[in-house]
Amino acid sequence: MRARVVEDDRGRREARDACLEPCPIERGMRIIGGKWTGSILWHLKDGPVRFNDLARMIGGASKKMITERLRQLEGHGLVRREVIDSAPISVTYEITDLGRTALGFLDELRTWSEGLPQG
Amino acid sequence: MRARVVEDDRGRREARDACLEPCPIERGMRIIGGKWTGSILWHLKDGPVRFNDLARMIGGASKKMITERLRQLEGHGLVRREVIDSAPISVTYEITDLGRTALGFLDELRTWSEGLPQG
DNA sequence: CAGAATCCAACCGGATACTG
DNA sequence: CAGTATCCGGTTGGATTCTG
Repeated sequence: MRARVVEDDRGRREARDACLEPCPIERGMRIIGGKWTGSILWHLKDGPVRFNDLARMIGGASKKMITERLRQLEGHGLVRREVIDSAPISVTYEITDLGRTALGFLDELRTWSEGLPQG
Repeated sequence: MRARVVEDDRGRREARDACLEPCPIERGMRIIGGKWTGSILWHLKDGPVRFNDLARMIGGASKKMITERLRQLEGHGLVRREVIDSAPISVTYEITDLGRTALGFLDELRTWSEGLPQG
């Protein structure tokens, strides 16, 4: 199993493979519609955020989930990971220019959702 | 189990319960981000469609899924179900005015997805 | 601090067969 | 035609523990 996956890409490869849907709406949803994915991207819009800060902002999601979703977003080039080798270590996540192109949609979704009958 | 659910609402009640996320983005995603949900809504934009026609349009989704998602959309008031009691029976699904309010960002998502590096 | 590793119950969703 | 019913393997995601 996992034949010929030489480099450990920490989920980046699978991130791509998961989005082979022919329908563009489905493809898009599989990229930014995952649990917590939209929220994560949204919370990065004002600048880089450290891992634990992000986890706190997304209250309700486990670190495991945050990590998985971040790897996936990285795999799609929507988020950049940066390691500052201080002590203690610091890792920040920053939205890329490509990632920013999704914020319009997310904002519309947010507005729509807030305007729904049941709040 | 299922205490006090007297009327059989065919999944409509659960549809609502599933969307109690405090974050509006997550809530929105749980409503239209389900597998096939966006596609279904999208294919209803030009008028009522019969069940089997819809199933054909969404090639790849099973009838079971189409049904489940339609019930969910109905529960959120985004789709209306209409039975024409002919022989053989005919059932059409039509997008509601509320449902139409989602077409804007679904179109944005479509455009966004199509413009991505990997197509 | 920023994860990785492991466990496991719950849910998801496809395949198939059946029905009014 | 428009579903429902059942089975069931695979995935999801929370909880917990461990690590450089």
